[in-house]
Amino acid sequence: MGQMRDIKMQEKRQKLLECALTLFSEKGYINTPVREIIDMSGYGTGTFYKYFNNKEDILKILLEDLFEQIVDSVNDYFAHESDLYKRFVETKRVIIEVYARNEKLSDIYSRVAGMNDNIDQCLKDFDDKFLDFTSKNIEYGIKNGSFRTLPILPIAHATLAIIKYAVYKWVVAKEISKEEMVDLVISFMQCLSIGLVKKKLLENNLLLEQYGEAFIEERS
Amino acid sequence: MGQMRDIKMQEKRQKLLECALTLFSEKGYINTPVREIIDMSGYGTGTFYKYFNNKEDILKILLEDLFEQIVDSVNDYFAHESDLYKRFVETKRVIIEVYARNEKLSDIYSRVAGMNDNIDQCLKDFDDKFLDFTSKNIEYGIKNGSFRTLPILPIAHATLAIIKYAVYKWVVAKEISKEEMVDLVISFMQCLSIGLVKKKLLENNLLLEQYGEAFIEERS
DNA sequence: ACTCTGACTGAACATTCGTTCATTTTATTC
DNA sequence: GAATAAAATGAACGAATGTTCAGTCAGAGT
Repeated sequence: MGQMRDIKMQEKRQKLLECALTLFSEKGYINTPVREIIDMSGYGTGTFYKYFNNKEDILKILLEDLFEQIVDSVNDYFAHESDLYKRFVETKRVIIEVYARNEKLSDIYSRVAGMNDNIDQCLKDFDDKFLDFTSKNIEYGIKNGSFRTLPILPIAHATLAIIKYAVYKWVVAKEISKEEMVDLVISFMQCLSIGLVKKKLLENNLLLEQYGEAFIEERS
Repeated sequence: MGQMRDIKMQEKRQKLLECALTLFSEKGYINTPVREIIDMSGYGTGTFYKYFNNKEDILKILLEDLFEQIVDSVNDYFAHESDLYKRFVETKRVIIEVYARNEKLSDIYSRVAGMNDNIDQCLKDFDDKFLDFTSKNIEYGIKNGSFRTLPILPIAHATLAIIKYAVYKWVVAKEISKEEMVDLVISFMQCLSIGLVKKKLLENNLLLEQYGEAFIEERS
């Protein structure tokens, strides 16, 4: 039934994706000629255009792979953690760790914003998914009485902002290490939670561990 | 003494810069051929290369103009405001309003990250200036006893992150209006200040005005 | 009025790029 | 093992791009 053929075709598609991933992350999407992807793969020019409609297509597929990984990871995490405060902070750890595991994809992700309308739409769709998801969780926390009544959208936006920024500083600017990237996001979330989460729920805040009793005393 | 000539030359340089500004912001730097800038200006090809070394050169000059405006505005603001809390929040309003006044420049700024090493360095230099400046002010506030002892760098990074993000959402994604962009940054700074600024200094926090007494009661 | 510096011009250059398609090769089926 | 359908090939195409440079021209100095 042509199984062998199908497998080899999948392998070729995968190989092309990997070559594009490597080259895009090394030189940037715009500075990578399709020809180089093709040469690196070892296949012919036509083969590339058999598996992908055009250059932009392969970029989109790579980005969507990253987004899918993030969505899957978050869903996994939510399946076995229901504590609201932990979710508020740790969900972002889960997300940032997906970026950390995918250095090349993260590099591409950080460098394609504003490339063209098509790619921007792709990025925006994911942003919207993130904002919607984060907002709903904060809203639930407020209704639940765990969170203070603060403006939701700015917090959701700020969370997305710090994630994007941290990834950029890690993978493009190379100013911080992978661990510092995770720390930056987490410690920011903890800062945010000081204002958001009601005091009684803050006992297990790691910031309190770090900065000790003086902090609690000052607050009350 | 060739004054007339000098003036006309400056005018030509300026015209070319304006054309580049418009086209870069409309179609993106990478999608704007030098020829189009030249055609729009009405001058000859060689004239462009008389005033600018190459295409990247004109982009860099535009970016540096934006950065200079920001630095100048902040210096002006600092000259007549010495209150630490006000500075902490309002400095960012001053900055974001420079972006708001320069829509085209902001568009370019938001879309060139990761273009190439040269441009990245240019962006990084400004980031570093911002981080250094913001850190020093928080540090001063802590030493002064106005701010709590929180980790400085993550706060500085987060501030930069929200500014970049807000500009992007305004001018590239077009998800928020100019006013919403300013609000996003300011309300974020106020959220941050809840955790950072000691309570007695928080009386004039606008968030308190918005969310009223209940908020203060919950805190204490 | 004449000279001459240097600003200005734009056709031409030398690449480079994304994509196509006529042809060849390969795997599968009968 | 021949027929067939689909995959693979890569030379060639056409359009674009950043930049150059030999020649032109305007205006400042004398």
